[in-house]
Amino acid sequence: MQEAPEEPSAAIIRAWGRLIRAERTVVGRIEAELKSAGFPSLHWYDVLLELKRGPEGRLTPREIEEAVLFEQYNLSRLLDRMEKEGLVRRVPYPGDKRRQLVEITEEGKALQWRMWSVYGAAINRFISAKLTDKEAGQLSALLLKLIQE
Amino acid sequence: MQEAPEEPSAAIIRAWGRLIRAERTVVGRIEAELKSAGFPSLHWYDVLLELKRGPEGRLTPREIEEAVLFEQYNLSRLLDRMEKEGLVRRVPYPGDKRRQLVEITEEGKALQWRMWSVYGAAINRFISAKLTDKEAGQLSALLLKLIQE
DNA sequence: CTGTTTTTAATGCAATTGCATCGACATTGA
DNA sequence: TCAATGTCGATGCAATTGCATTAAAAACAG
Repeated sequence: MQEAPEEPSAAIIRAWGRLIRAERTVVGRIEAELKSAGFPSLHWYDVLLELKRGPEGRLTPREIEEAVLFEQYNLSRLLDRMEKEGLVRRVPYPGDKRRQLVEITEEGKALQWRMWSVYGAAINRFISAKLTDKEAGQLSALLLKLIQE
Repeated sequence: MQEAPEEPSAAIIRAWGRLIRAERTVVGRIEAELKSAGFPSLHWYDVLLELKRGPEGRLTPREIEEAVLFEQYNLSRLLDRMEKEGLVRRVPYPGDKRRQLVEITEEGKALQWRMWSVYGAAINRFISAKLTDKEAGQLSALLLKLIQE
């Protein structure tokens, strides 16, 4: 008979289950709000926001991947779709022909802004309403430990 | 110019960003372990575990959906695949021909068990190593607030 | 009852994601 | 300097997911 793994504690297992469930619940609710307002998904928003924050509204695909944890091939195709919609533009990367810079367009910035009005409100409804700022700080600190290393 | 939404606080936004990132990070790591051990994805595991816990290893699809927060059509097809692999079996629901019962097979139970040896170890590596039980308890309590209502 | 509404699960088809690999270029090391 | 190795982004194809709808049966309302 096979040896059981060193069992994670009940507290750890419960926290893990809740992490999954909380993420699915909140993402689901927020995505539903965005969709019903006629907006694209959170993934699009994430990319737009990262770009907007980047220097001159530009980042390389690798930088975007790293920021939002998308797979390389998924991002490549997401950028195709976003480019087709005129939200971003791919421009050459000076001094390295393998790379490229993805640049947010004015239209992209405008969309990010309009989405934020819905997204921010959804965050209020589904998160701010449930946690105080103090609790949010505690949550951040705990989650940071999971992300690190 | 459009009115900004009642801005979520910086603390709330940070917590939300970390929730997404922590979930993606940990799920990504655990999925990678499962895959490299030749196992199917966490979704399969989730279904197997819920069924194993259910009365006589049986639940209706609706009950599974509710437990794991899958979409109805996704679960329907996931069950197709699992049934084809002999992990579950669909049986009639007594007294209601619309419904059905999904029953875990011995093979399904065995797979759940074998997966747990890898999954539990991964939880140890990626969660237990980062959080004490006390911290896990705090995290659970905070996440619960997000799930509720 | 009987027609209407609701619940449950499945499915055709489009969109997205995952996997493996490729082609182009850059970097490294002998 | 040039062959080997590594990095970056794209892409063909398979698998999965999302969307809209359907069929079947149950629950409900008059």
